[in-house]
Amino acid sequence: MGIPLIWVYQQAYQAYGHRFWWPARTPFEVVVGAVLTQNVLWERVERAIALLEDAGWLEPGRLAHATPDELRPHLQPVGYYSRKAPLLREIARWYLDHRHRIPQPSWRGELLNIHGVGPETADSILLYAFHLPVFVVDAYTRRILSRVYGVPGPWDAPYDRLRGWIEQRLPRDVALYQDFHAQLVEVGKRSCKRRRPRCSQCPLRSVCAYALRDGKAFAPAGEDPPRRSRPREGPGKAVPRAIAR
DNA sequence: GTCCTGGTTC
DNA sequence: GAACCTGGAC
Repeated sequence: MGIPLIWVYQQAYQAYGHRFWWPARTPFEVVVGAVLTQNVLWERVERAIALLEDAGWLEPGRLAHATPDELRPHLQPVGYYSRKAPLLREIARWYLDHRHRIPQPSWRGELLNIHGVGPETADSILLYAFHLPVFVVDAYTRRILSRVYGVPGPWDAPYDRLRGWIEQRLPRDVALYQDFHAQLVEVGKRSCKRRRPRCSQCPLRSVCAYALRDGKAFAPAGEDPPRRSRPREGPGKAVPRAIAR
């Protein structure tokens, strides 16, 4: 069903080149960034990381003993202070316990047991800090794949089901997983926006059901697919029209 | 000004 | 389905 997933990657790769993600200098910075970026755009994460670094909190040994009040001012750019401050301290402790060990798939369960770490955060850490082969699924992934492949698919399915769908269709390759996720982020930020996607400039336009719908090769520049109030997650999503007024 | 965004928990 | 938060888009 649909085009091979690897083609989607190749289309983006041809446009953007290798992304060399995750944007962090150390594995611990990956861990911190994975927490900070929960529900937050990366630009704000960068500001918070800079604040944390200037104050010396990017040392896992120090962060492991930070109090929420000490972290609060540095977390201002990313918000969610009440959740992320205690979480940073706890995940720093977990990192101290693991940083010199050989990464194990069982670490996923350990991370998920930390309050405030969900599947995306756990997988980001495993893939980018520890180079374990888990595909990171985020909002960009769901949105882009739902548009590229059209209606039927696990796009709204629970996290692990979509992750499995993706991993089944790709060679089990850490570098590919890393760069593919990075490409999806790039496509999501530049073109496949939630509102008003810019299909005419999207590297996936030639393989995307959403950009290709209505039989057009793709909309000419400046004429992206028409939409009503907001684009659904795919062309023909059978939403129960129910008591539409 | 108000709306909208994005992971996780309850 | 709402709460947690911010700052950019409208």
